[in-house]
Amino acid sequence: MADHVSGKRLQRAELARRTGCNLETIRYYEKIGMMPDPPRTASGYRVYDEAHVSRLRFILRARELGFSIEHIRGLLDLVDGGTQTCAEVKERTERHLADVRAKIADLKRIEKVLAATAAQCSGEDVPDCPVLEALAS
Amino acid sequence: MADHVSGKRLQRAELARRTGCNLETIRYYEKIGMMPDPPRTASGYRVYDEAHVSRLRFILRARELGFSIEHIRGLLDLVDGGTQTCAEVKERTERHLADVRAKIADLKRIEKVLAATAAQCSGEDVPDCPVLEALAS
DNA sequence: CTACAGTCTGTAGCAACTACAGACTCAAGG
DNA sequence: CCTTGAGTCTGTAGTTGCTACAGACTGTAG
Repeated sequence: MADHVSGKRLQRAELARRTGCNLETIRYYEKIGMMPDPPRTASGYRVYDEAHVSRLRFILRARELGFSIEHIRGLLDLVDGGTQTCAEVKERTERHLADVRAKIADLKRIEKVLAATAAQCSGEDVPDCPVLEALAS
Repeated sequence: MADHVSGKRLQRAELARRTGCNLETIRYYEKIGMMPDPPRTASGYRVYDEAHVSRLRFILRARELGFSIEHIRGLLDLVDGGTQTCAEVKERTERHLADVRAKIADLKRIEKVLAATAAQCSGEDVPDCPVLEALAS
């Protein structure tokens, strides 16, 4: 019972496996200050615990939802400072949601043009092509 | 009538202005071989003509439609080689269209989660927030 | 005692630009 | 003729978010 305070100690590969995060990405998040510098063994190996697992999962989920590193840093700062309010978080989320919707709109516009142009193609073995004409016009 | 063959000679800034392309991007496209190395004046200034305008417009339109540089390079190779067929171009366009649709689907999934989560927020001045809970869960 | 797997560091690469710094050139005005 | 200002030249560094080495070290099992 040497570890009477907290649970399992994890190595980097184990943290990666448990979160699905790439091994090197963990070190990257540490370097840019998203993950705290973990304690080290005498020989310099990083030692993680459940708190690191949680924090990394938070980051990864936020990334999955398309939040930028800077936005996530902002959220983490709020949480770390204990100064977050639901109102503040909601506002940031809605701002991000607006960005996502704008990107969707952009892509839909692109989709429309691509679909319409490709639909005009004969699909035959001829050099003339409506797609190329649209690009060259 | 020194220029008996082709039309106006343009400097880089003029090419940028006529295409809406960033000045430095032109040099970048040249460096990566998307734009041909233009002739130079005795003092080394690049000299462009209408063919360059057309090619740059082609690249920019394709970029607007979300084609990657590599895909555009492929299209340009087809055109430059005179080996393009409508069938081939159509196929590439449809592959790209599928990518675009996949990205839209991704973003819509994200949008859904964000909207649903934000909708649960009280928006009040309290520290508990459904968004943070969703990220930490 | 020797493999072999895991870890450490720093650094370079990816896409697709964008933005300098510092030197040069060119045309117009005085 | 000289200066001034705008335009151009080059190479290089920064951006975002990772990912992938190389080369050295450590830890463990047989």
